[in-house]
Amino acid sequence: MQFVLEIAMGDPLYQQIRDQVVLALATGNLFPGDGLPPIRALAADLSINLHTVHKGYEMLEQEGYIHLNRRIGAVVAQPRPFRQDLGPWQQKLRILLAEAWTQGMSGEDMTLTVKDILSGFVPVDTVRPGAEG
Amino acid sequence: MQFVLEIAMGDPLYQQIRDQVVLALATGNLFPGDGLPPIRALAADLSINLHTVHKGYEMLEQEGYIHLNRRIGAVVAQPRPFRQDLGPWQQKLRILLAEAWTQGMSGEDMTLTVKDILSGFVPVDTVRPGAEG
DNA sequence: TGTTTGTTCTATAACTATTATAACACAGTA
DNA sequence: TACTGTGTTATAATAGTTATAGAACAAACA
Repeated sequence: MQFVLEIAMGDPLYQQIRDQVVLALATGNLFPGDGLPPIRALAADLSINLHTVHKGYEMLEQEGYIHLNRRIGAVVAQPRPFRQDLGPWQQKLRILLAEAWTQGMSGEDMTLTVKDILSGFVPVDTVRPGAEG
Repeated sequence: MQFVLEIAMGDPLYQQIRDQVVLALATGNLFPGDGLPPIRALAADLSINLHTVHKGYEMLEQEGYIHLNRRIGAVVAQPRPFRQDLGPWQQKLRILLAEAWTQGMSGEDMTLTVKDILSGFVPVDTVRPGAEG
């Protein structure tokens, strides 16, 4: 998969790596069983430090998105039916919507935007199209 | 208005203050013309430092939400038809939705959650109910 | 033996968040 | 005049985070 880091933005690099993987998972650019680039390779590719990439991968493992294997590298995990507290997520969503709302965006525009985003998502409990099995 | 800071969460205190104000604006707990608590009073109330509150207020002023006046304190600004780049906002929304999606939440549940949140919002280009003309 | 992978350790520099203390500037009130 | 209440500015200290750097370790495979 391709990583694009927006260095200008305020988010930490390791967070951006993590976000890119989550996004790739939702949009079907990454499937369970797929391998992520080796830490050193990605670091070189992005011209950042090995440890920064490692931190991003560690975060992803902590959240259950990938498995890290000393031998075979980082592999996208099978989606599990665990789901963490919805509370913090809902609060984040509330604040994000409130920001747009106070800037004058209509609720209709927001739901349309949400639908538009969702239309780009694909089921995650599946395997890469074209794979055997 | 009432401020509730969730200290346990990872967000900086000044960011939480800012978020609370934005949320209060969207939900009709705060109206243009309303005054925010004096910096020192709020700091004492929250048992945090004066500068932390100040930073939150500064952020709100930078974003056009409030005016800061040496004499009369912090006052909620009239909503202006400026709106900053939607790009970063959309990207944040994309990532937030992707998180829920990869955790198994359905798109239907998401749009319902959004609608539920939006149903608690009120028009912002108005004045406090019961105020004179 | 050498290569490739993640892992751990130590160190450093820069930046951020928070606290602390003090003083300043302004405008109203006593 | 003096006092009060407001935001503002300056300086400093402490703790934590972010990113970098270099080195070494561990496991598995060719």
